[in-house]
Amino acid sequence: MATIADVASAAGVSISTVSYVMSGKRTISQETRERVEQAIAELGYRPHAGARSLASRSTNVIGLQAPLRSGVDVHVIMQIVGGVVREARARQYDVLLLTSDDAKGLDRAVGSSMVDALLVMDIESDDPRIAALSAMDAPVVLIGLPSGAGDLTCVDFDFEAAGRLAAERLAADGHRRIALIGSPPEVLARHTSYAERLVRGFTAAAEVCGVTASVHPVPGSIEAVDVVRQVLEDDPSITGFLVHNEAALPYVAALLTALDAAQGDAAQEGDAPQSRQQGDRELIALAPAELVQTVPGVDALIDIPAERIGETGMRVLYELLSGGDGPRVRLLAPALRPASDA
Amino acid sequence: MATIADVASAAGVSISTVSYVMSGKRTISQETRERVEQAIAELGYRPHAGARSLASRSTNVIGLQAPLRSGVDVHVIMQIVGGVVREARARQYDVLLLTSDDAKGLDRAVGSSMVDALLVMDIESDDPRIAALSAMDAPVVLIGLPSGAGDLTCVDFDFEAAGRLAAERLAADGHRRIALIGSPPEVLARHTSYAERLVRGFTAAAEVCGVTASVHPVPGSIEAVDVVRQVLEDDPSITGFLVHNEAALPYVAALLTALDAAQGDAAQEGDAPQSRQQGDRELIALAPAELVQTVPGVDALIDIPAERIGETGMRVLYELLSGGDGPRVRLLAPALRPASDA
DNA sequence: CTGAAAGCGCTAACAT
DNA sequence: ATGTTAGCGCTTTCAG
Repeated sequence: MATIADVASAAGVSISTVSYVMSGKRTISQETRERVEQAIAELGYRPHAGARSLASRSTNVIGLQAPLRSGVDVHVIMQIVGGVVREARARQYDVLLLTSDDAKGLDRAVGSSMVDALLVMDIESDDPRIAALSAMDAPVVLIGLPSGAGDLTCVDFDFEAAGRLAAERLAADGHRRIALIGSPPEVLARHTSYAERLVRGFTAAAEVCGVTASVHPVPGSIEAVDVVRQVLEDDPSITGFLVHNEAALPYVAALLTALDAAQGDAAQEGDAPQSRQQGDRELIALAPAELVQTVPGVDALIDIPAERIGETGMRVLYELLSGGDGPRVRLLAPALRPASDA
Repeated sequence: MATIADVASAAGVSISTVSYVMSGKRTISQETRERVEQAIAELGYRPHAGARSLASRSTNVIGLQAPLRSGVDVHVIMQIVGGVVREARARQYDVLLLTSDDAKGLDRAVGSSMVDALLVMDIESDDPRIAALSAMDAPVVLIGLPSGAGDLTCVDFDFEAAGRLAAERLAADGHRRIALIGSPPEVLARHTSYAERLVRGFTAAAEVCGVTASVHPVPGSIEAVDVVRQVLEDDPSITGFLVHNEAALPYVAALLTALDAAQGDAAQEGDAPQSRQQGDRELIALAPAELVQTVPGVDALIDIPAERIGETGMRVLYELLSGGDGPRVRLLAPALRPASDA
């Protein structure tokens, strides 16, 4: 591999000139710059990342703690990661993938100067990593919103507002009892921040609107059907649904559609089956829009802009790296729209 | 941050002794070792990764090119990545996430000495990256099996054998016309290696067994149902199915179950509905086993051991890094089993 | 068994 | 506008 010294002698300049041509940190004559750039191109010169980080005390790498746990919505994770990586590359950063679920791995990456900063996903409401992260000797952005984040910067979708939005809509549409069909039990059991915020928004808004809300974690599989069926058996007056579980969504949607059809048949044979009837069940999905569009039986959706969450997280982290501060919490606002929208 | 010099003076030894204590590359007296180790612990010393890579000419980081493309089975990708990361950590390696789909990003990572080696996923049969990868100045392992891999090392699940296995089983079970319900059109269109190998194995074995095979790419969504319905309309004598499409699997399974039920009702009312009838349709799923277990209506499955693929890829790459060579192609053998197995 | 010292390839003062 | 040079923190000869 060619070194900066090779480039310098090929271009007939000193190594600092080469360095400054690359960094743009001082003015270089047009002519010199061209000679240097040509030498760089001809030699296929690439600065040695380790040497650079040693001298400059920065790596241009960020550490991304991504969950490979069970129960999480895998599409959402992948899209967030995609957003992070794209945005990072656009800003000349690379991404080191960290997956240990405690703070040890993060600490190691920072401590050994492998990364300049951290982006941490899969945050729990009362996350045990927070103390360590606050003490970390590098900028940190959480993708999520724990209850006691201290002064850590947080970026996320506003799940609480999404829960409110859904409950208000369902109430406005005349449903008196509404249900949140949510993340798998294990996700709620570990107090995952987004799941809890969603519940909070949903139940709070329901109370304000004077309707009765219940919350039902379901596994991300066909078994979700049994759970929902049981829920409806226990209380058939539940007619408004918010589903936040990408894997269970198709099953739940199909079940509700089937039940509606059966009741429609029984109650009013001969009616056009596609027309919404007073008292029909209503289903709002909370999931990435592309995903929802392939699921029949969904009435409305609140998009989870997963890629934008990742992008925003990286953008905010970049601001921190650049010495800016900005707001401590940045939440992307939800919007509700008909599922038929393309 | 503490440096090696701090540790050395705290322990009253030279820096080279500290270095040798850490690397174990020369014998150290018990007493000295303990003093050094204590100093390291007390200072919380972490070697600077950049300095280390500069001096040692190796980074202990591998680059992982993972696809964030559409159409790929997202669970499989995640699990492979998980396997890679776990295995890498077990061997003291970190993972840099590379996502550009050309060889540029890989070249940059190697050229700037950010990584010691590359693990490349999402391989196409005639992959345009292969020339660049062969010329790469670092060990490379492909997760996939292109047609002309040159002398690149490849690791993958044996999709061709899996296709054969499924076709043979379906033929043995008496089906005369069998269908492969496969990856989405865009995946086949870009000649993804695993998809093509699966087709090859499936159709070749069908021919050998004297049965008629057809191949049908389907989108990973409810739309898969329309495609399969159309296929069955065109040729109702197709009774054996292999499904390789994690997102479409539940829909296809449900459709086939429904059709079987309908025909069962018509043909032989009163029979126990769960007993397999001569001429019934049969469905084999090719997907991660945990995924299949939540899908009703699948008769048998061939597990895609995604995590093991990732582990194996990393293990083989490690062998290369350690100077070993080993076989150029390592394929994990498929096994077929009843879907009811837990 | 241990130290001293020469780099590894770069950045950023400090010179002109 | 450019060159000189002192590190950055480590590994690894070379010397005892």
